[in-house]
Amino acid sequence: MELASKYNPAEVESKWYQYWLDQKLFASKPDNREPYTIVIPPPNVTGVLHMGHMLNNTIQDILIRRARMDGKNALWVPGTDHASIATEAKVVKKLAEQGIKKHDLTRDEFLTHAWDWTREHGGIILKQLRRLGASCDWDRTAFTMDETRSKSVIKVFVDLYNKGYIYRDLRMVNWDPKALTAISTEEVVYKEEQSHLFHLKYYVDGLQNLENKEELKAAGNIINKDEKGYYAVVATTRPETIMGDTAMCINPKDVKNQWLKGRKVIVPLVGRVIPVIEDRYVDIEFGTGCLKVTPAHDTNDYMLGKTHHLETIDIFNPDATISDQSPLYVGMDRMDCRKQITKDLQEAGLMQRIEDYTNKVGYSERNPDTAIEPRLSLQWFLKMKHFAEIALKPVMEGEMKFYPNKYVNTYRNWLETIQDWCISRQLWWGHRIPVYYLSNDEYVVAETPEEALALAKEKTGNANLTLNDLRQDEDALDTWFSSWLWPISLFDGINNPGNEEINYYYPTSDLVTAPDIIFFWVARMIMAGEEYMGKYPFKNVYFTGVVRDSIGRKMSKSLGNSPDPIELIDQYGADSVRMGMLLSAPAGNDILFDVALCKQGQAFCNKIWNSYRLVRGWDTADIEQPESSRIAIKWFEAKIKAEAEVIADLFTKYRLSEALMCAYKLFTDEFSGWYLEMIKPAYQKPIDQKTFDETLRFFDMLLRILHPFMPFITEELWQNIYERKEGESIMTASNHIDALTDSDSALIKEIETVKEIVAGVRAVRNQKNIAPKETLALEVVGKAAVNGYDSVIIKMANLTGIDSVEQRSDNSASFLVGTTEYAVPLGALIDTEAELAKMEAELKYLEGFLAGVMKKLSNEKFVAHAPAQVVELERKKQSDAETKIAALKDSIVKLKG
RNA sequence: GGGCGCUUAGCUCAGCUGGUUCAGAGCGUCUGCCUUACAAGCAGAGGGUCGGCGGUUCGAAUCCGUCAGCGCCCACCA
Repeated sequence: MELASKYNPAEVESKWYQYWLDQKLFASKPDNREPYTIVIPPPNVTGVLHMGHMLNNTIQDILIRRARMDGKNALWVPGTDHASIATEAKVVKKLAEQGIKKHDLTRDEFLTHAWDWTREHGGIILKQLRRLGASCDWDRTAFTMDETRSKSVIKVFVDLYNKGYIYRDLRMVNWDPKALTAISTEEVVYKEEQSHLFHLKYYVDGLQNLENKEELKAAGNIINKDEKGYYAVVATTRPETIMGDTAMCINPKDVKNQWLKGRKVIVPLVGRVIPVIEDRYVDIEFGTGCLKVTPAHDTNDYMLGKTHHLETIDIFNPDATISDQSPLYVGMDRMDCRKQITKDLQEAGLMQRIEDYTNKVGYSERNPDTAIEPRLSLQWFLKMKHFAEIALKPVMEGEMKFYPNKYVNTYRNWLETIQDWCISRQLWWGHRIPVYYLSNDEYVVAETPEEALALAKEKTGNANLTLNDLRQDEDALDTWFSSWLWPISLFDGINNPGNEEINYYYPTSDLVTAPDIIFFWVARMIMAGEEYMGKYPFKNVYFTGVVRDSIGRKMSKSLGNSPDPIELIDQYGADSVRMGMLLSAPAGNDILFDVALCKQGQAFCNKIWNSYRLVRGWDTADIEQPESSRIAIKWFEAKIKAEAEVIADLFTKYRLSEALMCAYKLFTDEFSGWYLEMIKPAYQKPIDQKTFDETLRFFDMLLRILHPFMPFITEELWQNIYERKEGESIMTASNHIDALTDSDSALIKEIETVKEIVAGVRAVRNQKNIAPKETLALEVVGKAAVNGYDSVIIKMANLTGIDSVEQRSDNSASFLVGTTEYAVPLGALIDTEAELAKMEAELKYLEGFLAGVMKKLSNEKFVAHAPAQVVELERKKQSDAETKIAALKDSIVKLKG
């Protein structure tokens, strides 16, 4: 193969991805090997790849490829989520553009549109993942609403109902007035807002003259009166809800409002007369201590309403326009109504004042522009107490590990304060709730209509019932009620418990996900896992950070700071983008993504490519192996073992970013910078066969280390190194590397000293402006810092030779390696002044250093308390420093002549 | 209001249960090189009183306290 002078990713990537698919290298079936399983966090079926997915899936692919090369039976299962509310919203929007309203359609008609939409837009994201190199077993691609998954969901619902964990209740829920559905507490996102606190006048009904007025005032009551009469002031952020007021509430211990006890007040504008009730819930310090109570539109007010048996007036329609229950503003949107009522109250003299106020308003997670409205409605709930208990244990006892560990706290905290899960949604796109009503209050729960009918007959004793007598619940289930089964349902473990696949692949190995779905998804999967498998669903959970731009802002469409991953791949190549993602991604921290890192990735690809071109360009000949090459090979073999161990260790800690950096340095610095230069034959000279073969072998090893991070370029070159058989791939090559031995470590250490000597000579060249091709001599004064590597030093530093001397030559530039002085004779080139200055600076530093060491050693407490080896070390520092100082002084004297 | 986390070089971060000349890495910066694999490169250099203060200790970037700044999560003060 002719190698181009630059790496061309586009061609290489499509070629090898197709090859991997053709050879079915991503496929996995249960066998005797140890399994390694990842289930993908299913992206929304109609979603498009963004940088968050990119990061997440890059990490998963690295882990899965690494495991595969470790000899495990690696399986990465892909799939998508039906994303009930999000997808339904998209379909509704699309229909609206065509002039079709959702509620003009039947449920079946709507679902036909939704399925069409899903087929048309669905799975784009999975295609995009292929560009990234994702090694998913695509034949297993699943969908949270496909047959197997749907059956699982329904089965679980029925089971949990029968176990008594699912119930139906009329409750205050979080209502999304745009999607027209209830959502769970977890789906509410609170945002701080600049708003107003409106102080409204509630006149006291029928009070003309207040008896004992002076007495009441003396007792601390704050009594408001104007020409229209006596009034109380209520502070509210939501004046538009006054039409729903059915009481005013004060704290019984509130001195300043005692005068209101037992009286009635008039709701401003509305004119309704409502009682003043007393409850300790009211905060005396807030506002005036008077709270308006609107049981239909506030969670706390609802509780007050229940306790005090208040009337509940629901003034909102489901879409948050004013309902005909309200005497005023019927049909108006709640936000418009707030503006209008503010104006009207002011004009009527019923607004005492308006204060600027910052409060938190809940928004729907899926419709971020829509403030949620507390709304009383009949919904299905899952009791969480039992699930919280079973899910806490495996995490707290460390059976499952979180990376980073800090999320354990977050997790525990949520479980300890958990509320029941509202699982019904007033949506059509989703799993329809398998509840069949005979009447409004009478129902049966079953997996199929036929079973429901049988149950109904049994329940009523009426054998003549038909399917027409049953009416299935209109609601669908929360999306997460299907995703929480994902690690089980993917292997059909709900419908078909104990099957071969579930037994083999469950529990899965690692879950890689963003921390924002720890409650929605991670915690609930653990609950389902414990409930249905008796075991947690994954051994480790790796939480990625949030992807931000290079100056720390969240990536968003409106800021336009979110690059399109596919465009990045087109521009830089998948391997480069993967590297760019990973270099910026230490586990758990937010990722400040910068395209500059993709450029670094690109440069690295080029480095690998050109290193290979260099080696491939050499001709071999039957010549003797140089001593320096023999040493280089021994050294690099040791080095690669050492770094492979470090990388393996980093993988076990999920420090992938550091593992990549380690591999990067191994290739760039050690292999390209040192090893290849050590063995490089002279220009247009051949290389000996043995060195050549070993070098190819090293290349093979390096590519295997790099492959999980950079799958494409490594496959391309790996295929080129040797003749490979059809079907062979670096993907399935073993990444085994022998363990490091003591003699390896010793050798590595010695070569580090060699490098120091070479660097010393290079520094002299730099200072004196001597070209690399000009040969120099080197003197070692006394005992050498390292023995046996002269051939390497001579080659790397381009020396004529190394002389052992008692005294260095006049006019030489010197440097220290350890305690040994090295000198480069320079003749006329020497600048005595500069040389002296350098040495004196060094001397000054050493003397300071020695003083510090001596101070320690003369401290009796240190010598008495510190461990022997620490003291010993200080003694060595002392003697080394003394040796160096003596040598330096000698040289200085000599130089001064 | 509670909880958690962070603060180390210009930027992004590593420094595990205190002790290897421990103050590091990558990128950026500066200097010199178009050296025949790669200028997307090579060689070299500079750069930080480890957020402030106090304590424990023979010894603190590391442990404790406190203050300041930043971030995240949870919580019904209208």
